[in-house]
Amino acid sequence: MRTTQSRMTRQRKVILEELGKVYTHPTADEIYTMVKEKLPNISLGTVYRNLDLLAENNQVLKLETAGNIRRYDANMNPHSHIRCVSCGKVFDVPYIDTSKLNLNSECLNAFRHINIRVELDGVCTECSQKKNNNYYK
Amino acid sequence: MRTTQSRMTRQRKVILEELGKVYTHPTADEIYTMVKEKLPNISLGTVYRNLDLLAENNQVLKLETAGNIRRYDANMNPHSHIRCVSCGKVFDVPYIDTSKLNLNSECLNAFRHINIRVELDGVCTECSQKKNNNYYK
DNA sequence: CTGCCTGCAAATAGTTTGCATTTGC
DNA sequence: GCAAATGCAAACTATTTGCAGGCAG
Repeated sequence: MRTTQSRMTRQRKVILEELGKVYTHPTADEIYTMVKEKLPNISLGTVYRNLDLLAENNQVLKLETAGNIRRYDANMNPHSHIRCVSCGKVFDVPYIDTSKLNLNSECLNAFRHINIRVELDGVCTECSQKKNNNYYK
Repeated sequence: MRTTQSRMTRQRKVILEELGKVYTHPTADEIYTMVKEKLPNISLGTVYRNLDLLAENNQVLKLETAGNIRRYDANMNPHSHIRCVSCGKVFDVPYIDTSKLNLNSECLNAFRHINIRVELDGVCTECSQKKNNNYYK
């Protein structure tokens, strides 16, 4: 974990603020575009570095869900996500309680710091309304 | 979905065979290395193309779990996975029944073709034995 | 023979990093 | 003042794609 001190720079502050305003779970690039309105000189590298730091500090959530693009979420209240397999967008859903899952198995005993997440995906309204897609069967 | 016919080429056959032999959920690049022993001229692009086709055909599983590297699995029996956050390796665990999860919510009603997965991660034995890592608290 | 598939190499996408300079505390 | 952070650009990693020739059915 981090031992050194971290500074609240202008860039970091704006990134946090902007991320806090939206419910869209933006990608680093989308955050870059948002923040650029306030700080036109900010660089994409800085956005990535800050998002990583903020995630380490538990001030934002790094959503490394299935699919390639990493997304971020400033909502730190317990909740779950569902991802559209067609457009890749991520939406909030109420927290899913995993305590009833039966996870007893030898393989798991070998692991430490186990973290359980329920991953949901499907096709969102918008995408399932688009004609000529592959999701009508 | 695919409508055209697919051919059982030498490359495709060997990829399937080699993937079927291991329980390590290899990455495309690892599969490429394995297959290269049998077909020295095969290219990485071909490996990717075939893995995609095989996944579409439900002959292999594309594991797009958290983390960046995509992994593949030729075991099509229902089972779950746990991923080591330190080394990135993926291990099999017995199938986790998700039918007891309470998923009723309005947000979910908007989705079609919903797919539920339980994602597990933690630190594997090997990694937690390594000194000087960040996982001892 | 036909058109799916291959090898090759270049392109792309997302993310990380090295470095000189700037800035928060 | 000094370490931490920045902007810039180049590097890197994983994956995809265009194309000319090859091969399965």
